[in-house]
Amino acid sequence: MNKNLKTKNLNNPLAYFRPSVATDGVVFKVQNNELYILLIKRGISETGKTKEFRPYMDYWALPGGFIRGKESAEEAVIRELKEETNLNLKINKNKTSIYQTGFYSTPDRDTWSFDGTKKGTWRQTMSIAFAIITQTSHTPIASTDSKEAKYIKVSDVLNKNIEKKVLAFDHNKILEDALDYMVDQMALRPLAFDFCDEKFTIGDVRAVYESFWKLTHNIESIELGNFQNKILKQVDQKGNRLINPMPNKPENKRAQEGRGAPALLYTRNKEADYLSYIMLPTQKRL
Amino acid sequence: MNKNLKTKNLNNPLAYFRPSVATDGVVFKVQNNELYILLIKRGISETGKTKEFRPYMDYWALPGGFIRGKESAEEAVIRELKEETNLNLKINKNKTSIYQTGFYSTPDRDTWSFDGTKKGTWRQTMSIAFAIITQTSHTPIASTDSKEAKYIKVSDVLNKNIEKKVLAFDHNKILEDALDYMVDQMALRPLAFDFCDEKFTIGDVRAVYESFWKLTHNIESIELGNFQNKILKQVDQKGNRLINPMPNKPENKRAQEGRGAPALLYTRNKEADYLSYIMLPTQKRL
DNA sequence: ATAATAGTGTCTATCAGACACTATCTT
DNA sequence: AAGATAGTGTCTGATAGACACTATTAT
Repeated sequence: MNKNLKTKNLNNPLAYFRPSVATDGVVFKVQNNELYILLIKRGISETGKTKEFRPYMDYWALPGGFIRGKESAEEAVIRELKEETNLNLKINKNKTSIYQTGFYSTPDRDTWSFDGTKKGTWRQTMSIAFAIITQTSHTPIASTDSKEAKYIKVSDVLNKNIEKKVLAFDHNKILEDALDYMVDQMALRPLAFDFCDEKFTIGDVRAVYESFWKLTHNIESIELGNFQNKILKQVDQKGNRLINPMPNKPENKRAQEGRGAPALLYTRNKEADYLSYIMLPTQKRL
Repeated sequence: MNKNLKTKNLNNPLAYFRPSVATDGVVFKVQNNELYILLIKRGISETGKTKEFRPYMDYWALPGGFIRGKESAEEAVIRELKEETNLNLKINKNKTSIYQTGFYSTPDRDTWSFDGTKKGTWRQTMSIAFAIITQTSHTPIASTDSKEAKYIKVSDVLNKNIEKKVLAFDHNKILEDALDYMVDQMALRPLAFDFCDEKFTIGDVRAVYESFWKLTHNIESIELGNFQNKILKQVDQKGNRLINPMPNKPENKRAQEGRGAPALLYTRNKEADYLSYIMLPTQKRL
């Protein structure tokens, strides 16, 4: 056993290796059939001293920050998202769609750990990443130490069609892992509905699946008829429908900004925690 | 932003909150159609001083330990498993089946954090849990600070049919989360084969699914014929079979310890990273 | 009317579950 | 021979994908 971990030393905080543990929020949103991610542009710190070492200046990065004492990782990332981007997430876990997607701890992942230009003690930063689903069209407000905060198309990030091409640190990898997690979970559980408002159309749900599958599989679009049939067939453990149509009245319909028939609004049966029919990208028939 | 996180303080390790970060290994093994988990019984520390505060004495616990400096969480858990239970896992990531299943960080989860009887500074311990699949029948050897290390039936753990009834700390929750993770992943990816040796029978694979589904769904057994048909149909991206039969010769068959016909051995196509046919528990027909 | 999307229904290939039947080996 | 498991095949109901067709609304 590690000599440094003897019980008698446990009260000496310097006798043990203690990393800095940060949270990273992969905040997703679907708008106009496109998947967006909330990013901040890294700028100078709040002190304004430009001589300070601050890696990845002007790079886009995932919002997040260090966990404080007597705080959980979930609480930390929610707090940081409020501070950095003005995103208000309910702390109530039942309402907030927040999922752990990866823990990153290789010693070389944080520039601070190995950058030779700075003086001082060596540091190792680990990160726990969360995928977070937002429904409301929240307008991000950048904090003092980030120049900008906004939703950017995930396709632009993956195609390196952003300033500096790549994200800061290992955030590209974190994003990819979060995407994989979401696609897996959306196949098995009613996660896609978390992207939608209280009242939603089947087209809203279809847009969610389509925006993910366009990125991770070679899907151009989902056939409307089959998708509707499948979603309407979904039931929960007790055999109750997963989504329920509102009364077929004009006020319960929503028109698209373009044209076409307005779609009927549905509400969700929130008791269901799995899908009775798996949702995977369409397999073309031979 | 948190005042304590000002850049100018970054070189002072005490100016920031730094938790202890531990790893927990949820090491699974399937034997005789039963799922087992590797546990250690908590005993006195290596110093032998019984007056030291050591919570959950005589409780069964997940093996694992603190991450050291310049070490990743994956490296740490593999090292600790070697130290605590004599389990040899290849560091080579491509060969070792190791999957992150949860990060646990609520401030009250570690008894050390709030136990009033001990003096000294307050501490917060976070844990990153890994599900680890073992194939070889390894004989655990307990280290000095654990009284015992052995594989225990998961069903016994879930049914509180173990000494002290529950596991130490929040390890019951960690086990449950790891089980859920495994069932999800085994539905979508060829994870079950990692439990098997290089050469295996279809019955071996069936035993893996059966041992999990018995615990998480109300499955008594999997119908043999349908399972074989489905596994044999599986193909990879290029259309190559997922498993390949060895030449039908007596030396390529393996008899069960009981009786019945010896089963043909198969080898696995290791290129496949997903299943062409989803593996979910059988739905009884109405 | 036209265009565009919503929504329903039908046809068919494929898949899943039930189960019969044969093969092979142990006792 | 009896018993047990391996392995294959067949039948049938359910599901998935292709697609036709109607409905509804904006322009």
